[in-house]
Amino acid sequence: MGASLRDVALRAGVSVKTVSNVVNGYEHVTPTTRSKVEAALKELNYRPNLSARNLRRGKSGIIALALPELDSPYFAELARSVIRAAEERGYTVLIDQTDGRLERERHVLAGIRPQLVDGLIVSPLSVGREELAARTDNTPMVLLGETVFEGPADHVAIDNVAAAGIATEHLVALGRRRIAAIGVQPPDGQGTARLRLQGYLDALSTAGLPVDEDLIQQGATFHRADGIQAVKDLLSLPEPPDAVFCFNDLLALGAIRGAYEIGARVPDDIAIVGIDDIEDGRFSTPTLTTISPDKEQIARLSLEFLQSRIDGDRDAPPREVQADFRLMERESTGGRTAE
Amino acid sequence: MGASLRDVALRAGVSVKTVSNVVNGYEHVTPTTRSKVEAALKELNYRPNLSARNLRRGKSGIIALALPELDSPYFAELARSVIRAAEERGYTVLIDQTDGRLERERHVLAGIRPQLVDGLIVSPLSVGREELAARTDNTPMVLLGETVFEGPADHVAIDNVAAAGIATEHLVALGRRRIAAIGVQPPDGQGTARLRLQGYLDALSTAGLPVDEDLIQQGATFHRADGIQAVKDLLSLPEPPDAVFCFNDLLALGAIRGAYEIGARVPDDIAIVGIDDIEDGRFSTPTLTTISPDKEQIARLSLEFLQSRIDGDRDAPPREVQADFRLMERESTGGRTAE
DNA sequence: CTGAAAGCGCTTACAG
DNA sequence: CTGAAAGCGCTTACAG
Repeated sequence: MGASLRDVALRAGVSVKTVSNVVNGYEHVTPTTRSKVEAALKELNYRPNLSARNLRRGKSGIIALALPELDSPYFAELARSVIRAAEERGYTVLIDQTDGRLERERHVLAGIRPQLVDGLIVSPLSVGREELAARTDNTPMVLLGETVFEGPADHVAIDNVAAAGIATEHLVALGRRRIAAIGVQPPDGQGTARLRLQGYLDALSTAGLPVDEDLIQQGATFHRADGIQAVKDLLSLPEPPDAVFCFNDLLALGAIRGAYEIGARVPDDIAIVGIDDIEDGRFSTPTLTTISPDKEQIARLSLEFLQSRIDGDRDAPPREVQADFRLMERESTGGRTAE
Repeated sequence: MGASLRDVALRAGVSVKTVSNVVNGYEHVTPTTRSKVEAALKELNYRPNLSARNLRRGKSGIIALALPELDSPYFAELARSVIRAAEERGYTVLIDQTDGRLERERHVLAGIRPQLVDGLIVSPLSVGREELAARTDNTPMVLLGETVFEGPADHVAIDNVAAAGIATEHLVALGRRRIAAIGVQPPDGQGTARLRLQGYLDALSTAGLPVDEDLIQQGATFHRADGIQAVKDLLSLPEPPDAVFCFNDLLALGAIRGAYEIGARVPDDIAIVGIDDIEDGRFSTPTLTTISPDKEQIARLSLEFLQSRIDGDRDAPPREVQADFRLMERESTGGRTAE
């Protein structure tokens, strides 16, 4: 076992309180005492016991980040930013991978590790508004993503309807007229898909383009393989699309691959745009036009909100904030090669 | 504040010990007592205080995973596996991103969060063998990667010399004769790069091929942008290579992109192989031939080792284990399209 | 089967 | 400036 404050105190011939003062950088300690203590600290290789400190202080300096999967590039990049932002405030981050599964998300909300984490950042996929509101654990929480709005907690997300609208408008502006959507889900599916579909439909309507049901068939997930399949289906239609708006970058990268496999040229035969701005899309062939959400801002705001709740502001009404995003024009819609 | 065991005991009219027994699923509690306690637990919405429990038990159920960066696909995929493997054993995982920077790695080794984590899995890049050996914190640790061998701790990695050899041999077997390497670093650089270079040189030697210094110029990092630049430099040589072994998949994906940008065909003009088997390479155009390390096995072994140390086996000599890997033939060396 | 009590290692009023 | 002591919430021998 390691040495405790008490061991150090005994060794240095002072009280535990004095050692604690030195360890915690308390100002008013005489140089003599301080150096005695420091010597003892070093000799015994003292390490504070954080569980004891946390118990006493009533907080841990740990926050949990619950997201569907760490190996999906968008979430990996977001996690990076969250961890960095947390670090700047002295927090460390525990990761929970939910796979977007209801039971796992419930588990997170029910409070795994009660009183061990000071706060929780959750990106839910399956769990609904009601359940979120009914949660009994009262660890401060920030919600990410599009499942729940005006919810029972602070919420940070981009305006997905607007983002999808801008992506679609970009295709319209290029002169494309048969614009498909990949990533549509059943009406009871993910909120993200619903909002992005909305933005797509709005943009078509604004442009005076008809909605062709053949061009908005439903898909299963947001992964590459589905993008491949979907684009192949679309391109084998009697009247194939000349552009496709993919609800995320993985689908779009799959679509690029699918088009290649059946010999369609991107963007000549079909222009492709995604959402997320994951790194892969900056190096794919062709490079991917996409909507880039400001992930660092999302991370920063999440931590700011969490911190304010942790610091006591628990009863303020939930905040609803939209993060910035912008269109990145690249080769998949005719933009030029990255420099 | 939440209710404590004491509050619950008072409410249920029993002792703290009895409540603790119920909470911890202790067998021998009379049904009457149990239900009284359970009612009180529910009424007060009791949550155990994990800091207190950890303090008392002397362990936390938390392990830390320290790696260079979470948004590099290989590490993201590895992190996913580690988190899953940890979960199966009841551990949760804290992430430290070191960026491969010496000071950050030192900080990790010095024991951030002493006695809060039961164990540490570290993938070092900068820190050397001596420092690792001289560490004073005695939290059980497992080393990943190629920086340190026969080290002061259990170590899990693939046989990089062999892996690089097989990748290179594959190119030789295709009939390529001018095989370049991308990812080479200065002699004092990363261990990974050194070992992969070794495997490459061994394979050339076995095949009776000469080593051409022009084909093994040094690069800076293991990221896509460097792959682009390197392949362009190589292809503008008076005698360009007909194949290139990249020390990781990001470099290889960059190389694919770079070849495309200057109009070289892959694999016709230049065959490309990487190491890591990140998901992008299964969907890139062309898809990427690579060496696939068994990440789940690496994660599983890491946890197994860590667990045995945590469980008390601290003085056993450090274990050195090699994880499996295999060659995945894909389009970038002429393999067929993914089904 | 259940209770009273000690103690994990720390921080923090309270004295002096 | 420093000490003695209480207490954070839990688990665990020790009794009975």
